Amino acid sequence: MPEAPTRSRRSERTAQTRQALVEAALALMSRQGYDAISTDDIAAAAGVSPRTFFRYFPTKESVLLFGEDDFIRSFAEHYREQPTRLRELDAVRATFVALAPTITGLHRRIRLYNQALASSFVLRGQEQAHHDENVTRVAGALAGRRGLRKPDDAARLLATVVVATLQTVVNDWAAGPARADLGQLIADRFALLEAVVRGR
Amino acid sequence: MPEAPTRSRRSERTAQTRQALVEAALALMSRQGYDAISTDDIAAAAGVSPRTFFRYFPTKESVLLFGEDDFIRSFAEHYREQPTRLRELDAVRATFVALAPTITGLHRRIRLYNQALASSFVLRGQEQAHHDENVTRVAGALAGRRGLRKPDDAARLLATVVVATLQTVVNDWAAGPARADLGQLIADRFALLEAVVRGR
DNA sequence: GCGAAAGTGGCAGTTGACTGCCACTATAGG
DNA sequence: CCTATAGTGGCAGTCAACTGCCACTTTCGC
Repeated sequence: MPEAPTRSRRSERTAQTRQALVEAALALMSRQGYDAISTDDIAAAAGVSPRTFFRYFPTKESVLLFGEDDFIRSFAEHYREQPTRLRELDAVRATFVALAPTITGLHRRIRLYNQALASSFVLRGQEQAHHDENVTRVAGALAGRRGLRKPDDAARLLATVVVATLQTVVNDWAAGPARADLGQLIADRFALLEAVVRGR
Repeated sequence: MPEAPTRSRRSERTAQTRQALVEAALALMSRQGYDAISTDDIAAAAGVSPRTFFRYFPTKESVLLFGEDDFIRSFAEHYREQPTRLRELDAVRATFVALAPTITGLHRRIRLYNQALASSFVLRGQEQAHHDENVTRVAGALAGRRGLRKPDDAARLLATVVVATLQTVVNDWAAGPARADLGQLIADRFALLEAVVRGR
């Protein structure tokens, strides 16, 4: 496993333990639901003491958030590079498609996470907060490209719409086979978005 | 107050108590946040014993959900009545505008609720679940009008987009002055939606 | 090697949501 | 009036997230 070469035997072990906790949580919760699994259960499944769980994660939720992909975090920089001749929507689509490869490896993880998600309001809430953050980030990037300091209504609305659209694609993709081409799916769905808003 | 004429002195009192609990919860939580307020606090503020709280509401969250508007619940029937010559998006917009008056009276409540919402993942999650439900309902109605049994990708996507758009309007409206014309705001934002997706 | 520090287990304790139970009061309805 | 019952307070108790503390073991740097 050519992972990040954590030198010392110590930090290697802690990384292992952390990973074990994450995996255990994901496995248990995706099957039985977030609320049905206690932190003690997770610790037991990972082979550590209950107390140790909280040495790695400050809260129960945080174990599922560990290593969260930041697909959107790098949106702004990629978006800026899009040729100015493109319409906003096309530039966004191109950016999303370009970013797609960064999460194709997370198929299993996203799938399990989504399964766990269905079972708990806490998780859904956490996810929703994340979603909001993404909308804000995208809105900022959109505004920037148009030379605005702060996003206006148009930027915020478009951001809301494209992030929601992206979300539908990623969810569908995660629910389906891992080999599906996420970039293509995104492109298709954005075409559908235009068609459906245009109507007729 | 020409409210529902609860006859007996008993049920009148229970209704009062329930209302007091809801109001207390809303007031306290919108200021200090959901997590900072315990059910005991709410009970105290409402002038009842802690035990009594759970006689009215099964969980802490449920006190904020009481009397949830079902703006969207009646979407399907109103949507069906829209003339078939309208494009889907126009029909949806018209339906939303027609439904707007049903929530104009809830301005204060929605505002407080939204304030409380920001403070808690549980609440956000609850809200997100509600949102999902709305999307599903709208998607079903959209599909129905096109003669489909089950919503297809197009119906689901449009539903996602219009509900998200509606959400932005309602939130902006709730954050602003109560006298603003919600119907007009909805119509405007849907126009903006088209413009922003069309681009250029 | 050896002492400092990291990582761990275990345990007792806090907090807040939520429940069961019982006794008390007030109203409903004959 | 008078009794069945709805609504209430209070109390004890469960459950799970989360914390502080201390003792123990392992690794790291020298």
